[in-house]
Amino acid sequence: MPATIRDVARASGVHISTVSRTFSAPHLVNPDTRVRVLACAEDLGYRPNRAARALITGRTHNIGLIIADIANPFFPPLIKAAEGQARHRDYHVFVADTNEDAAAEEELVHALAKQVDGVLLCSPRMSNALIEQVSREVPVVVINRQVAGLPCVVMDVGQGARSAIEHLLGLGHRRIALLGGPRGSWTNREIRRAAGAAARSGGAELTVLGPNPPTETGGGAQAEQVRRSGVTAVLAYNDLMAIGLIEGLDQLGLRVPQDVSVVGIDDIALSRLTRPKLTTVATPTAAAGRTAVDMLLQHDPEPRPRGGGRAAAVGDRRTTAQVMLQTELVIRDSTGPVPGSGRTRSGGPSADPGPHAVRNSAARWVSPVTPSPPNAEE
Amino acid sequence: MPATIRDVARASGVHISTVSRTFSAPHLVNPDTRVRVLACAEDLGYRPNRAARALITGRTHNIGLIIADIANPFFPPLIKAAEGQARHRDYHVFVADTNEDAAAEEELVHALAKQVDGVLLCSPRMSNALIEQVSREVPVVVINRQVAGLPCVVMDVGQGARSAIEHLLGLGHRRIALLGGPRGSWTNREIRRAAGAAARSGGAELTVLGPNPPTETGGGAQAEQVRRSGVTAVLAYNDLMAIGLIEGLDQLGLRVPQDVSVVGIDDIALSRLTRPKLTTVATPTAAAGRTAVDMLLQHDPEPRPRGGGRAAAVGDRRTTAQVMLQTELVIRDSTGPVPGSGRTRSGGPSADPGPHAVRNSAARWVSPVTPSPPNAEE
DNA sequence: GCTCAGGCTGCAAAGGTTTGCAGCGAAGAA
DNA sequence: TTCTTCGCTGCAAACCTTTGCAGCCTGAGC
Repeated sequence: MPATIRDVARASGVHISTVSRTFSAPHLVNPDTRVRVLACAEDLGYRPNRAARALITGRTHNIGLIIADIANPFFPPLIKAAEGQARHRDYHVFVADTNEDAAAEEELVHALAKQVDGVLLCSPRMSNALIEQVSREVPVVVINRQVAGLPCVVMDVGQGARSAIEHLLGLGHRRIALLGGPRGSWTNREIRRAAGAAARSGGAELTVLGPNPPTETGGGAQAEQVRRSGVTAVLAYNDLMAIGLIEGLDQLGLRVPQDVSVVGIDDIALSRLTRPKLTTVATPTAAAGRTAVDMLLQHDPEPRPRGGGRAAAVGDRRTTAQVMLQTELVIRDSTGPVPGSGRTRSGGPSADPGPHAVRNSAARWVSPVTPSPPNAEE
Repeated sequence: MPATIRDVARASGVHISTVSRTFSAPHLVNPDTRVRVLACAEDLGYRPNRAARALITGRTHNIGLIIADIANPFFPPLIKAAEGQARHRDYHVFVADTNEDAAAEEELVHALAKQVDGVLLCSPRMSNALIEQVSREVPVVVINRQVAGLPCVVMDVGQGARSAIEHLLGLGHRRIALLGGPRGSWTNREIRRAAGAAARSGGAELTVLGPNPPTETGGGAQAEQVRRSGVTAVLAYNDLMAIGLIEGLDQLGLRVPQDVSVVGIDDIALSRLTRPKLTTVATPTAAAGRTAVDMLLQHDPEPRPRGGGRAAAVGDRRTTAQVMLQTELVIRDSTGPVPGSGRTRSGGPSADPGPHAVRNSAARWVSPVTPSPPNAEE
């Protein structure tokens, strides 16, 4: 039995519009009236109905965040960062998980559409065409995928993969496998392209294994294949797969990094806790979350025009910037010299940062980003 | 510029009420009209505005799920299960993370209140009084805490802790530490009480270390304390802390389980991936998520009465059942015989399931639950 | 004494939908 | 033929809030 604005008006003997103003434009109401109204509101436990307010203002002060798999530890830091940034701008974030299901994704966008001012689409599984379509229903910022004409924030996994391969080349590896991610992933394609090029130019052979589900299980399932292929090093689509692979190799009696070197991508918290600690490409997930929120709210205080003409919704601008964030190789204990080379690590695990292990705390903005094949699907 | 019901009505030459019925009560409209309206709607890309609908029906078909820390791997399975169950009942779940902050929690409940039909409060940090207060604003089901008068679902961590201690006693340990969780946690109190009782009745000494933040870092930070205390076994508040502790002990040169045995609680996915694999108390998180949704939606199709009297909202019933779900000890490799006892494990790691490692796939419902100190805060 | 300005408040429309009620026409029953 | 019945559709109120506009009153200036 929540109190409405009418109840407060009745209780304090003023018109509902005065009550409304007491909350949304306090300077317009007489101080005496104001305190009286406030007291009554407090008394009745009145809270403005955000849905009703949204109906007329056209602004909900909510952001939707649609995630492929909330159980993947890659996402929480991104979610937290987005929430923090949103809170800072007086917005709330509603997270929804799609279970890697494109249909669920579309469904959720529609469910959220009228209850949020914009949606962050994170590693979407939908087709680009569909993304473009839903983006006409509600402002969208895409994360981890480039879609022509839409604001996007992606990580420079290409550079990351290149660094990883060069690191392996430097350790003497010449037969390397790439443990592929899910089919149709934009990130996956970027990694593949960059790793292939780097391997080629280093005179190495790159075997692609996949596509695979981006999980521990998906990685572990390829252990046998890795052994059979005779490679001495593996670059995995993400840390989860790398960890699963290490586990699987262990069960086959192969030691990491003595027999096989393994590199992951993402640098999830877990990668520091496994034995051996994982060499990986750190992606700035938190920065991505913050950036995406900023892009969505770019033109924030943009009150809806009354009367003729529709609302100019959040994100409804023509500057569809695309942002690429830098990645960085983090060398830990899962990579070592190629077996039989007689080399040893210089100075023990984690001592050699390598030429590409540069730490860049500041995100680099590139806008517009050089679009790799336009509309490449993730 | 999303199409409204009015646009569709105009396009198809009928009244808006007919359009409305086409979607919400198709059997009431002439098939011919129906297809025409549907065609126009499809054409214009019309989607009913859920906010506006909610305004009048009083039902949003959304559920809010408020989580203390989305980065804690304990929660994702719960979230997924809740989402699955909700989807099954034609509801959507909006997840919100509070960063373990009670104020953020309250804020979020209010933000969600009018946009959802009910809220799942998961491991809340608010005071019980506050929970009771917000529960007057929106139907609430509490998870991982017992609050008198409110529907709750909790795990039987007491039984779990007892099993864990008895397992350690059986291995000969007599000096055991309890690595406490966050201050004011209901779960923490239950564990402490049960572990204390079990240790006492087994003639063992239980040292309580804490409270601590429920993270790897929180666990690792107590490694030195554990060593100094001279205990031979540790029961941790959760797996994350157990894993952090093992890491910390390792850095101090103490081996698990040779020098110290460690038991966690939760059985997160990660506990199977660490070396050594973690002995832990499995909690039925997925079942908890499902159950909580079911409790919230218990009286689901409960249309709002028009005219006099307010809506009888979801969950607005007097049967505030409280549910307790069984836990189960899972013995892996982080526990072993007390050092110097000369005993060895019977049959190697993980071979002895122990008397309490019973697998119970079906959740046991206890209702009402025997209330431990009424209103004990989590 | 009159005008004017300005501060505060009330009025009413609007936003998109649902739904009880009434009305209409056609088919069936008497 | 007349009266019901029934299927379908339209009307208008209601949900809760915001906001442009107009009106009231007080006080100041002339």
